[in-house]
Amino acid sequence: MQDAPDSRAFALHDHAHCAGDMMARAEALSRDKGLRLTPVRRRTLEILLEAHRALGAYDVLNRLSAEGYGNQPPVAYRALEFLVEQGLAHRIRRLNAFTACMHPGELHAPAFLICRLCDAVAEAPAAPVRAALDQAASDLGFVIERSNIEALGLCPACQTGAAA
Amino acid sequence: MQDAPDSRAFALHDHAHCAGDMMARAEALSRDKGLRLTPVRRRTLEILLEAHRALGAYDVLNRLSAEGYGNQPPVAYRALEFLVEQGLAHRIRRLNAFTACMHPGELHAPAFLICRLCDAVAEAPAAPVRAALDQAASDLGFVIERSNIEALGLCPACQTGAAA
DNA sequence: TAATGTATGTTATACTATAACAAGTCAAGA
DNA sequence: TCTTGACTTGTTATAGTATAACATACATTA
Repeated sequence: MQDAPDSRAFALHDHAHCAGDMMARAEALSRDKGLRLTPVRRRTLEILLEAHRALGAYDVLNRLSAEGYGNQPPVAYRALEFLVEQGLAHRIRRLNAFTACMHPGELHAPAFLICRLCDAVAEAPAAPVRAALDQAASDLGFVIERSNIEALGLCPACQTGAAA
Repeated sequence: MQDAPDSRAFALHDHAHCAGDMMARAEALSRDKGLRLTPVRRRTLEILLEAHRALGAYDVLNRLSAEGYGNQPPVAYRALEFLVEQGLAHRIRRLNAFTACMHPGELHAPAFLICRLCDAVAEAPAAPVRAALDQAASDLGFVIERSNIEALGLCPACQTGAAA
């Protein structure tokens, strides 16, 4: 994967700060829940935060192995799976990729907006979306446990002068 | 993939009838839009309708090749891609699978409810969900072109006596 | 320290998807 | 009718994504 513009909700921000903030929250959460935020897991989360965009499992693996961790797929997949289960990262199925969660701890009903031109991914507040989805499901007697809501389109920056 | 219970919205119905109905609609749509519903494409749609559940591309390929069509992946992927583009089928990313569309022609904002026990997939009416998603996106200046909304959980049948 | 559960690393393989090219089909215009 | 051009199918080959299974190491607590 090549580099792509930043996109926390498609807005510039103090990235180093937000990344540090997320790590702090991850540590707090691990302490509270008695989880083991081991070196590989911690580093994996850092990698996602540093990239600040969706990374494939093999992208993460390459970085991990370059730093002396294992170089086989399960190393990356297991760390990513852990992070996703703990709500510290998300899996973007449309991209076969993973991204750090920007709102850990908050009620988790993320919706992702993926720009088809610059590959930026934003995590949109999706409480109303999730509510509508729950309603549709309950009308059919279905109980939702997890959901993934992903939209493809154009981010603000790419709309101007974008070839349709 | 093994067999799984039926699930057009998790309710029993006259399957042969609904399948025939869908084929008729597909033919009408092809005529109207000047599309070529070729043998492979037609047969692929029939296979999805007959299975009446999500099928992987290779499941479809096996069936196609058993009937004398090509036996290489692109044969199935291309037919499926055509059907998805025309709104006659949907791709369920969570399952890496495809399913026939049960509401062709209608405004297309499908939400899928996937039972984690029996693998049944229902296409839920998602206009309100899509409306909420559009709102969330436009708040960020993002323009949605396509979306996939998928939920994992328990269908009515599997809720009774389901091991959590 | 021994026992137990968890995490990591490795090997091997399974599953999913697409690029690139060749050959056939079809329809419209010269 | 011929031919051109767009499209469809088929094939070879390969790229990309993901997990099973086992061995080793680490941590926690009895």
